[in-house]
Amino acid sequence: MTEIMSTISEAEQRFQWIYQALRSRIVLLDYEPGTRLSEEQLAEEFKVSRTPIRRVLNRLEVEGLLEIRRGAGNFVTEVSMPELLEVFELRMELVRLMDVLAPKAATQDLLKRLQVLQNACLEIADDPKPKRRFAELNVEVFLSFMELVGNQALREVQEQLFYRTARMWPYLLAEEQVAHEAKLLHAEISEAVRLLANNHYPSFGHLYRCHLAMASQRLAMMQTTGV
Amino acid sequence: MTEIMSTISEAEQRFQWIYQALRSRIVLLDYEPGTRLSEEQLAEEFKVSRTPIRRVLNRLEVEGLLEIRRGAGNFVTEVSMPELLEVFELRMELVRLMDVLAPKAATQDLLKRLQVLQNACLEIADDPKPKRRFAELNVEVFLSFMELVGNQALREVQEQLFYRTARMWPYLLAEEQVAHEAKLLHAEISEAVRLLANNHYPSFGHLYRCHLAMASQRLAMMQTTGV
DNA sequence: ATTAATATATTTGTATACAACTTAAGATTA
DNA sequence: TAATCTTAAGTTGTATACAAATATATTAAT
Repeated sequence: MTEIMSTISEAEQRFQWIYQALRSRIVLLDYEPGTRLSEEQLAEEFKVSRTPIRRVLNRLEVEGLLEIRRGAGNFVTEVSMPELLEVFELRMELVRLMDVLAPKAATQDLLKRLQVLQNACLEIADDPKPKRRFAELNVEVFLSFMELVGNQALREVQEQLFYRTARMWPYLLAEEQVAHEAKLLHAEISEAVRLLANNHYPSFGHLYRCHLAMASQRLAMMQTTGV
Repeated sequence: MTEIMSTISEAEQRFQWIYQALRSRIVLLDYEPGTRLSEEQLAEEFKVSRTPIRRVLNRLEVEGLLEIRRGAGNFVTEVSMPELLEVFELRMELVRLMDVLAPKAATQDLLKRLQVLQNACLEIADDPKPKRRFAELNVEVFLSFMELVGNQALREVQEQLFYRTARMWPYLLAEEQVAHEAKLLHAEISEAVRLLANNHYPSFGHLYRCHLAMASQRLAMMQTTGV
């Protein structure tokens, strides 16, 4: 018995693997809204039967990323602007709580990883798919920031809401805007790292809140201009 | 085709039926923490196969009410005091947002139903299981108040967190305290109805926040006194 | 040609047999 | 007696055949 006793069962690992793969594809718009996900095809791709696939699809439905229609198919949900704004509003308020509820200090490791992400922002333009790459980095930056949330419940809620709005970037962003957004993200990470290194937590919360607020404004603008 | 075209499929209805039944049993402590839920037994009780049962159990696991251990069984989770306090802290902050994010005015129908619940508080003592009855009313009161939340995302989050803490009442409350708690709940509903009837929303949010704060304090006390 | 009805094909939901894993009791050995 | 290994029973996870619902293509009637 020289094996390492993994606390996570093989079945759970397989679930997480498929789940995160599909969620990522939806969030990064590899599957565009309206796309039909065939259980049989997915089962073939992941070399499993329909049963574990269906478990994943059900979870994605609960999280609002998928609509399961019996006899018809499993469809990636559309990006609804009113819903997006609503969730954004809530997320902005929740960020405030990061300062209040059990904030954690940033580890050296986290700061390092943020700097890696920061540098990656400068290379977005060189990527074959800049928009997708930007969205990908946006996810990683978010998840890094979430490590600072000590209240586990708040963390789970924020993550769930994040994935519900994460599609807006690749969905609404025009290719020519990506470079500009990349610069903004770079600047934000830079500022965040500076504040976190000095344990200036309240300011960090404020910073992230501004980030969301600006995004929300742009969302609203795009709505009125009818994008 | 005289049938009413139901927007909810039969399968979805069956799911909701089983899901709500099991959740209720866990939350009202009909299933005490640690209880093993046999898929086969449940399948027999609800006259379905294991497949739809397993879908429900998976959902309950995501919501933190069930722990699924392969080869061993599905166990109702223990009530963890640190987790309870953490979730409570978050709920207290979220209540604040009710005033901010799209509050809805109370309908006459809602006020009537609250008054019915209010009166029901006076008859808790006559119930064969007062503690269980109190917990049941507590759920209904909460769900009524949630109708005032216009932001759908906030509502979903609050409901999910509520069910994660709802067990504390039947779990921690001693039988002799039920009468006292019933009185408090009665008074709170009374006050809430008064405020809502006058469209005094901010005060209502404050009221509910006090309710949670007191509950949280009592939780902390029970912890220190080692109940 | 258009429309409605019908039949066929496709897809998700359910039931069920079997595989993989866990637990606990019993046998075995020191 | 105590500890350890083995075995068997019981449970959840997976694969698969079939049922139910939906969408599509075909056909017939107007």
